[in-house]
Amino acid sequence: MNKVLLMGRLTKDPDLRYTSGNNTAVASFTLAVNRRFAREGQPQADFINIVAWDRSAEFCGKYFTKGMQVAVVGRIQTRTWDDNEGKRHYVTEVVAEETYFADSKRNSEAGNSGSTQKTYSETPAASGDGFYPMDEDDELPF
Amino acid sequence: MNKVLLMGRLTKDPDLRYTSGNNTAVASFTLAVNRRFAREGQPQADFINIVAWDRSAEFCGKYFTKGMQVAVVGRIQTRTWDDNEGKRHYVTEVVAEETYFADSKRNSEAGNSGSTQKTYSETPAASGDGFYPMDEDDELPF
Amino acid sequence: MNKVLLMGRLTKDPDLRYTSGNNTAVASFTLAVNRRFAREGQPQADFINIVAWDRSAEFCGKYFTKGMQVAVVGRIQTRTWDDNEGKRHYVTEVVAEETYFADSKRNSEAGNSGSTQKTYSETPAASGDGFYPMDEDDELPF
Amino acid sequence: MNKVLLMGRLTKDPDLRYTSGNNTAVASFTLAVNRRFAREGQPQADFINIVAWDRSAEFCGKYFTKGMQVAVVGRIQTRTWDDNEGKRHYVTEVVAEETYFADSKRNSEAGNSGSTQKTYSETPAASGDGFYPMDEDDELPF
DNA sequence: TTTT
DNA sequence: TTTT
Repeated sequence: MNKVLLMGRLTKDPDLRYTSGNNTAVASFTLAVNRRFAREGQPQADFINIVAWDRSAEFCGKYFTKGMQVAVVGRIQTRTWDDNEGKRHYVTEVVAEETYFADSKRNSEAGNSGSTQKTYSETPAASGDGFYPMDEDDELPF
Repeated sequence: MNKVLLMGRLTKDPDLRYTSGNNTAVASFTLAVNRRFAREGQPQADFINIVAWDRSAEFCGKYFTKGMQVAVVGRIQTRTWDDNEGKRHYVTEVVAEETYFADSKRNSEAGNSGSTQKTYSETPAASGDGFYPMDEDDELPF
Repeated sequence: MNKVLLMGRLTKDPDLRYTSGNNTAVASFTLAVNRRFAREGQPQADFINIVAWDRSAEFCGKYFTKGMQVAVVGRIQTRTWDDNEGKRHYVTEVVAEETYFADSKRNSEAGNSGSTQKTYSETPAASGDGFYPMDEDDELPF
Repeated sequence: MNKVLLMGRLTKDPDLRYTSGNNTAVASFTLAVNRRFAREGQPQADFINIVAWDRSAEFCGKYFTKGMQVAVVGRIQTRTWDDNEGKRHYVTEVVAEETYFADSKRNSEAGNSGSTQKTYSETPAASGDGFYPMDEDDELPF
């Protein structure tokens, strides 16, 4: 089992290319996923590389743009590649299986990238220990 | 392991109550989660009951409203209750562990409910069999 | 988005049937998913109904047995049905998209159901607030 | 939202250390997660680095061993570090939030690493397009 | 009892 | 109606 669920914003427009062999579409982009608990002086987000294939790639290339908030369901993939000097590099990325818009702004004033609105929430964590109701004699209100 | 990830719209404003014993906040609401592949003449969405507790409950009660698109991370819970006639009822619901806004409209012209925009996407499924690149001799473009 | 990840034990052998129209295979079973934080005098598990279709249904019908620990990736589905008295019933269940064995015992001494081993863990929760390292001056050991 | 669910086998015993500042426990290990659809001549698994903290780290250090099948719930984290030559390195790893045993073999004849059993399944994918029942006139068998 |  |  290998499942990933992300919601974040594109750091750039996606990069859409085609494999040299089968001419299969491949889109790549990176998502800035804001951290739920970010500390002072620490990074506020994780920057996660996404790869989409085929029809999904073409969809992303067509509709996803920098700054847009999207959700991705996929899986983690690791691979290696060797550079010119023969040095091996290790890559960890997410292969998209499903993609969703999670931001309605794309429908309205497209292109306004000057916004400073924060649409990603900092809702409180589910507090406590998961023991609900708290007591044996406590009562659910419904 | 018991993990649920949902993105959908509130069918109503949340219902915020307090347990009779410990006076713990409990919010409940149902999410309409549009189906990825919906058929003609079939339901377009699943209607999933969510329960949030404590600070998370108060947050939902305060900020979540009917029609808003949100994301929920949680777990499935089953429980039973007996009605007046002594008949047992089985309930399956999602206990929220984390909640997120997934709709920026709340930041802009709140209250405009006349919109017909569709913000929930029907992106193509990750097509094919997951064999990428398609061929041994095929080449990644990056 | 609608994603569910479960690991638990079959409460019975799966029930394998076929639709009357298309003769499509449908397997149903319920998973007992032990709770991470179970309290005294409270249920120790959630009992979650799973439905699998087609080849996946036939697989489950063939290999899954009572007591076996499995993992399921799927989605939550809600539906209604009306009984003889015309009373409407609401059902919440999980439609399996992927299934995995998570218990090797099936390979060894099959049929020994007298075991009292506990293979489902109670690992400590990720403690704290997610602030790691704890301090600005603290150092990662690698 | 940032959620990861994995099931796989430890490639080695975990590495347990302590931060130099706060003396917080940190365990790291890598999971070999078999691919659902692996091709001839292609890697059969993804090798995903996991980091656990605190009590969770100590638990992993104590009970997790090479070859053991476990499940991890966590989040993807990206970070950078600079080597001696001042070259920046980018790391993508999974921070464990919950960990589970998914292999009962640890309870029986520990140490027998000669086994060739395959406990990770290749169940068929949920076939088709998710349109179930197939037809409007088709009937559920229950 | 259902959202856009 | 529930598993280990």
